[in-house]
Amino acid sequence: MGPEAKEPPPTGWAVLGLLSFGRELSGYDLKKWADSSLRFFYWSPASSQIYAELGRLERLGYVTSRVAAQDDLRNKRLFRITAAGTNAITEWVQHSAVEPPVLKHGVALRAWLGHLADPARLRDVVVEHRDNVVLLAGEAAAASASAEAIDGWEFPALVTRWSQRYYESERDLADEMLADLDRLARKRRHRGHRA
Amino acid sequence: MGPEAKEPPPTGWAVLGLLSFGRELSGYDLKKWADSSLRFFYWSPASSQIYAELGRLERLGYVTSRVAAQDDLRNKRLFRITAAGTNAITEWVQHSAVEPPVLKHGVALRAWLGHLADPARLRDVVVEHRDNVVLLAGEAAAASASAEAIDGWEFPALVTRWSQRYYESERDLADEMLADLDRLARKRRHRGHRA
DNA sequence: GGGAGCATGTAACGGGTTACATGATTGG
DNA sequence: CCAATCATGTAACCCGTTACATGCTCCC
Repeated sequence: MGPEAKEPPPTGWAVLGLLSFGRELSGYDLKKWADSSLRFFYWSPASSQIYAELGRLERLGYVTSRVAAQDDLRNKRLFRITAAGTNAITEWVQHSAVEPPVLKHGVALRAWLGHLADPARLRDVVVEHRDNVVLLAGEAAAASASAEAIDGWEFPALVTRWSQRYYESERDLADEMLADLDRLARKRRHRGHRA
Repeated sequence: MGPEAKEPPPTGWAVLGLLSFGRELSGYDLKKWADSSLRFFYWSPASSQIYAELGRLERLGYVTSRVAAQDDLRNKRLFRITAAGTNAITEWVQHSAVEPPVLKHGVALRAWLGHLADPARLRDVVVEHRDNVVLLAGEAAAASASAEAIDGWEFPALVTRWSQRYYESERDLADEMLADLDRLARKRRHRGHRA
């Protein structure tokens, strides 16, 4: 009723997007699902924020909720997207301005400041990063395998495939950075830098 | 004097990092430099925040400032890193926990929700993204060319090279996504989805 | 004269996080 | 019995953004 009719922030759309597959889900379910899919390409919001976004979406009329009693007496609140919600997110997907991807790459930042670091230590940082992205590539591969098995999930499967490739190329980029770093260290040693 | 001795946030380190090359710079200079280098791999903070971080860094004793009168009577405040600041950021580069890179990829999110979109429109979104990253790759290439020309800037040059490769592989990933999208659209058309 | 760039901030807001509170159920 | 998981939130905090204020100079 108040003037609280404003567009959700990106995270709100992401949450509504999870519901746009038609299933009735709890905040807890949404958090888990975000952790296992969104996080590859769009980070996973804290659960407290998922609940906050659900509240906002409900005020906007984009979702409805009902409290469901389970077998075990525990209660959960289940959310379902409304027709208005489907319209809104369809509009968003197709016509909202596409923000440029946000990248905050702490490893690149550290390498940029490589003049401050011991070469071996800097190398370790990059190697650690490489290990991480290899792990992520594997997880994305597993996620796309399970998505491919489900009918109607072609797009999630497509994007997890994309994610897998993304992390594989992050791995290759890390390898090239390591090679560059080594080259640079050799050159500096010969020239007698940092005596 | 109060208990306001806390570690800066990532952006603070980034700003201090810009100063770690030893030059004496104004907030305005820092903003411009961030726009032309940091933004490729670590986004560029708003100028208001740069000033805020400079204030914090000064309170921490990591930078000092002096007001410099210029030829034209205009004043500017110039900042210089201190020995304590150099120590602190060196420590940060080498020993702080490396946060996983943050990726918020709006295009991937929209593709993930492809079931909501008109295939042609979704394709346009990806193509627009592809154009953007091609542009960025070019800008990164230019930036690394100028960094390579400066002695002592080997690490920035290395990272802008990395950035260039990064955006080139984003381009390739976009192409593969387009191919996947087309394949999917063909399959759906044959099967008569979305009547 | 006027707009663009230089230069430095302040104020208000909001998005998002961490930490915490609560309580029930399941399984070792 | 105790830890883990399920499940839902509140409170405090802070990072970062946008919008705005101010004023100067350079150049068309």
